[in-house]
Amino acid sequence: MARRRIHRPSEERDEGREEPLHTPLDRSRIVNAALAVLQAEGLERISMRNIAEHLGVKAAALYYHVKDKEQLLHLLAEKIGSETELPGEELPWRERLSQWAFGFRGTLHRYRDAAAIMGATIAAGPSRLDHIEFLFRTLSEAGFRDEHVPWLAAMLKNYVTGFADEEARLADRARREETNADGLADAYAGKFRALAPDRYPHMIRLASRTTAVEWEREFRFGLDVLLDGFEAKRPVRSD
Amino acid sequence: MARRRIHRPSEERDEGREEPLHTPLDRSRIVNAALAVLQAEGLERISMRNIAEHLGVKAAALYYHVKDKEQLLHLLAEKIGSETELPGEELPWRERLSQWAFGFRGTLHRYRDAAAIMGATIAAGPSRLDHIEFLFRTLSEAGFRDEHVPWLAAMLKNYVTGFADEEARLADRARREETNADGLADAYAGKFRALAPDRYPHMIRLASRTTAVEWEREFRFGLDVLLDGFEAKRPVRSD
DNA sequence: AATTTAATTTAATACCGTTAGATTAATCCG
DNA sequence: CGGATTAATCTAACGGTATTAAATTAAATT
Repeated sequence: MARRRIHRPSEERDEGREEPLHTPLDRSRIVNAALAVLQAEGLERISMRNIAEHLGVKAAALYYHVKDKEQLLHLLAEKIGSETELPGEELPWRERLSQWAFGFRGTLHRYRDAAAIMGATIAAGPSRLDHIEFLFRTLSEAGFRDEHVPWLAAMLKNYVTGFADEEARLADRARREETNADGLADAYAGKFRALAPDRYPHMIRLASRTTAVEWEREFRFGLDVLLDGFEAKRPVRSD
Repeated sequence: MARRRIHRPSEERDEGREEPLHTPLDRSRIVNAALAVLQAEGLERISMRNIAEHLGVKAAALYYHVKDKEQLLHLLAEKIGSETELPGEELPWRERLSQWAFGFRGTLHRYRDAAAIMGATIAAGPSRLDHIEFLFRTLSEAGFRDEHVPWLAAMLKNYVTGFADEEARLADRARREETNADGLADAYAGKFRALAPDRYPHMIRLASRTTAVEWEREFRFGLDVLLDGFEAKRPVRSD
């Protein structure tokens, strides 16, 4: 039996070896390569050509295993989404949502431009649907009215992705400034440097606050605000 | 002193006319053309070539007036952002934020893919900075702690853009299905059609709810949730 | 009228996603 | 073993993108 259908460029035809130096392509290898490109070079560097090159193959070869780039991005989003595990059922609703939010944010934080990818694709794969189902179930069991549940779920999801997006933005900017010579300590302050003081007094006063951000703390704060708002809409009180 | 520097392709040289059929390019004309393309064809059709064509000019001509596409998008975002007028100072904070949110959402709703454009550009122009300053001022005067103000403002802005983005998504899908033959009444339900009932019971049960959405009402609801959450963090109580 | 300056074009570079058709290699069948 | 079939990849191309340098045209200035 052994391996089948190993296509190798003729120049590097082996001399009786057995090791699959060029294992044939398949979806998971392609998605993994895409993920590697994402981590190393960022979303804008994800191209069929670039991914193929990382696999030692020409771009057209990818189309045998994948419909098009959009599908590949969906597979990528699905893979990333699958890395957040859902909290257990035993906790109170607020704790469950909070844990989910932290978990999801952690996942988005772990992968470069993950928030942008999630935003660019709709949830269709099983793992992302599992997340939605989890949110719906948790909110329903917490006593929220059916008509409110989808919107509350969307708000929570949007909060997390919005937050992660801002984190990613700052990380990107930091990367760019690190590359571009001068080691400007914080990237945020630059925005406010040349601001008309009479027109933007509050921005200038508060700008210093956004220096050296403790993201973890700020994320918890915003999450708290949001869940406080949820609580105010919960009809039944028992728990 | 009449018009100056009107460059016209030699073929259509006029015979003594005075009307500036081909007024020379400038930034505002380019931005207007970009806005027109956006409205008629959507964000993905915004390209230097396409915009230039709408102006009866070749793509390279744009670079005389605009640094690159990114700057053009920023100008576009700035122009769109300038169409939301800020609420008056006399109202209570919650009403002010609410009015701002409705106004901003209205603007994003008026222009195709506006939320995506706002998301793809950072706020640097005066009108968008005015918005931030407004939010900061309103929250500060409402008594929120300085360290919380920027995050609350970001949450509110993210809520509005996130909501508008979902609206745009649905509008896009509707446009696509309208084009693609069958008049499937709602676009949302299709997602849930072939869903495993034992794995996604809540999604299926709640899916019917997201049919025929009354966006205005849902927007108000979510805004209410959010502002309730804000209120819970407000230290001083004295309106 | 000659020169300078402004505005645009042409032409090229270097990418991108995608497809059709040729090609290579492995398997299957007799 | 040999021929046919099938799987997997490649070559080459098409049409699209942003961007730049150099040539060109037309207007303004001297």
